Amino acid sequence: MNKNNKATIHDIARALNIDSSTVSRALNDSPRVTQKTKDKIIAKANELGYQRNHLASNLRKSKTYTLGVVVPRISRHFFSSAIAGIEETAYQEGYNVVICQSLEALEREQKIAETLLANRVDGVLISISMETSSYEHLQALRQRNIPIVFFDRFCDIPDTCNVLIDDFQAGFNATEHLILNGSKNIVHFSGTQNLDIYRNRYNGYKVALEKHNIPFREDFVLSSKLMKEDGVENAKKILALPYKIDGIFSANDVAAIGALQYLKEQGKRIPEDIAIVGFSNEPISSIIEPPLSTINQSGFEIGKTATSLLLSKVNNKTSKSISETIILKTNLIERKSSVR
Amino acid sequence: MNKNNKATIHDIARALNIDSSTVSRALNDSPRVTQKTKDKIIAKANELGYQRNHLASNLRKSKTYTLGVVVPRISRHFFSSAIAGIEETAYQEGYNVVICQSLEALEREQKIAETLLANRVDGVLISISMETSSYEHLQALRQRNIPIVFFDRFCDIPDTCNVLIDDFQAGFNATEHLILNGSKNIVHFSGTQNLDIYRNRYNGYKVALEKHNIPFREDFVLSSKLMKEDGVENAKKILALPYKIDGIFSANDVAAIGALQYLKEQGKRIPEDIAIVGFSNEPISSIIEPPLSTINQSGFEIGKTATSLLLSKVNNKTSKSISETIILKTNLIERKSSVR
DNA sequence: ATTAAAAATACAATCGATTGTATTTTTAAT
DNA sequence: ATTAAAAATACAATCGATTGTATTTTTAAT
Repeated sequence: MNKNNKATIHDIARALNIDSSTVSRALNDSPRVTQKTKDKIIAKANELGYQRNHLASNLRKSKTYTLGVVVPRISRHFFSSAIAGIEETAYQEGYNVVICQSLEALEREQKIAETLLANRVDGVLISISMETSSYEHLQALRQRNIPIVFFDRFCDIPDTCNVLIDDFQAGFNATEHLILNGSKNIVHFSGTQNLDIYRNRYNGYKVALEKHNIPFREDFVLSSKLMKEDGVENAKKILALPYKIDGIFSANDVAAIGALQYLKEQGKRIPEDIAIVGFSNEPISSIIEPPLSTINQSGFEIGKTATSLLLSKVNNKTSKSISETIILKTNLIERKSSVR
Repeated sequence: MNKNNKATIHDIARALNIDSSTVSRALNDSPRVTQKTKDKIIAKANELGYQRNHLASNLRKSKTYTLGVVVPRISRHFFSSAIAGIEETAYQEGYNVVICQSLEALEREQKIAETLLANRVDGVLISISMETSSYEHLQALRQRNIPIVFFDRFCDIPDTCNVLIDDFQAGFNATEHLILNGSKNIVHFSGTQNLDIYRNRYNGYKVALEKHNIPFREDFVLSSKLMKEDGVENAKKILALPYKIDGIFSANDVAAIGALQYLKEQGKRIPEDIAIVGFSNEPISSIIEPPLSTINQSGFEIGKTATSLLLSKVNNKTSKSISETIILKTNLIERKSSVR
């Protein structure tokens, strides 16, 4: 045994008067070692409390068995759920996960990409920041042949994969739901327009209006970073509009809740005067009063799916360069904020 | 260069007709290499895009530069904030972090401990599960000389550290606040009694009553797992009590909110009829109506403090065996749910 | 200019596991 | 019993960096 009291394959080999290469093969269940010898080796390994040294093994195989995960903010419920899904899938396959948060800042995201490169991760799962409009840092990863899977937020880089939800359909469903519940003047809270998710939700909104012959109005779309304060600001703008707004489709729950609370303070009844639908099914959405209708997107599922896809790329060098996009279904959760 | 197109110290050595040991020393800024040579080597390293292979380096140094983090549930806001603090501090010192969730189950926690052992983490940060009442799996880590820092949830194992908040004081403050706002019949929602945090909050509650000459009643303490449904159940029990309850101190926000919503449904006015104080300052607590008074505990700060402490143990083999407990301050956030 | 001391650099082993090739042992056919 | 083929095991190099020791070069003192 070495100084750290940890057994190595050489300790096992010595104890059995056998070569360490045979021990290695036995422990990896190679067909080149007879069962009798394997049994002997495994017994001795257990006796000595042997545990494979992954550093040595990975060095030899020049794999780190580590995946990099980049999210805008770990404390956002959707992302922590996604991380839970990512970890579960990764651990099952013997991979570790390094988690980083960009805090929605491009500069931080670029630094993180460098760090992941230096750490030689075997693959990267990323939900790009709202600021991300240049892609060199991501292309640098691809140049080193590190597979990338984008999740939730679409990114169009050659030879990478995307795992998304059907934002267009979700936006359509949310808006149509408002229409079917009697709303006519429906505003839309949108996010920063360089993210596809927001453009798609926006388009869903537009098409739902069209389908029901409701004229689309540019000034009914309010873009912001969708923070709570943005929701309050948007609500103020709504009340100042020369139309009687009776419905809101917000591209996230946080802004929807900001608006909901402000409108209640101003004496508006929800949903009677104004019906509201959010997006994401954050935990708060079920607790707010009235409970907020919203689009449910399972972060856990998205995380699991994205990780499976990434691991298939990591393990299959052949298909590494094939782009793929998986679109997961969402469902509308109807709560009191929109049902009349 | 090797097949992966990644430069090694040997590539640099060859290019400069110099020994790789000198290259290694230069890149580690050893005083044994002259500045002139260092400059040359660093220039060539940049030219070749050299990045140290941590696997090789760590193998040689027999350190993994990885910390294990175990939390009950990653999606709980307090824990995801703590993780953010842990990661920030760890990354600054060049450590990676492996995150695991016990889901409040002892069995899962035991498996995780094994995995961390197999991964040879350099240290462990853990907030034990509610079920954790046996400690062999944690002692096994100590036997391998892996330092452990417990955070948030106290655990009494020799040669380990704790980073906690002053739950007793917080419980005292919350209760006294209710008393000062006119509550006389105050119930306490407590958690599972094998966790010190809940015992301490309970004791703070008791002592605050004593100080203000309010008799303590055993049947005013309701223990549960503090889920939302537990809060609802507790609220039902309160209404069935032969006393007019006018205050609730809940050991967490989730149960407090369950009760708050149920009591409102039953026509109780908050805070006029019943004042409520929660614990943890979860994001929902400020959004619920009325906003919930609560004890603010910064997960981010706790995570940072715990990690600094752990890294000092990891780097100082000498003091590794000294126990230490750091207690962080909390503050009461007074919101509408309790202020009359 | 010579020489001892100090500084800089090279040599070689090592961390622990893996893997292609060589050698030994076993099996099976005559 | 001999021998060729097949199976099992041993040998030796390797992944890339680190580090104690040996050697060479430089510096400074006479």
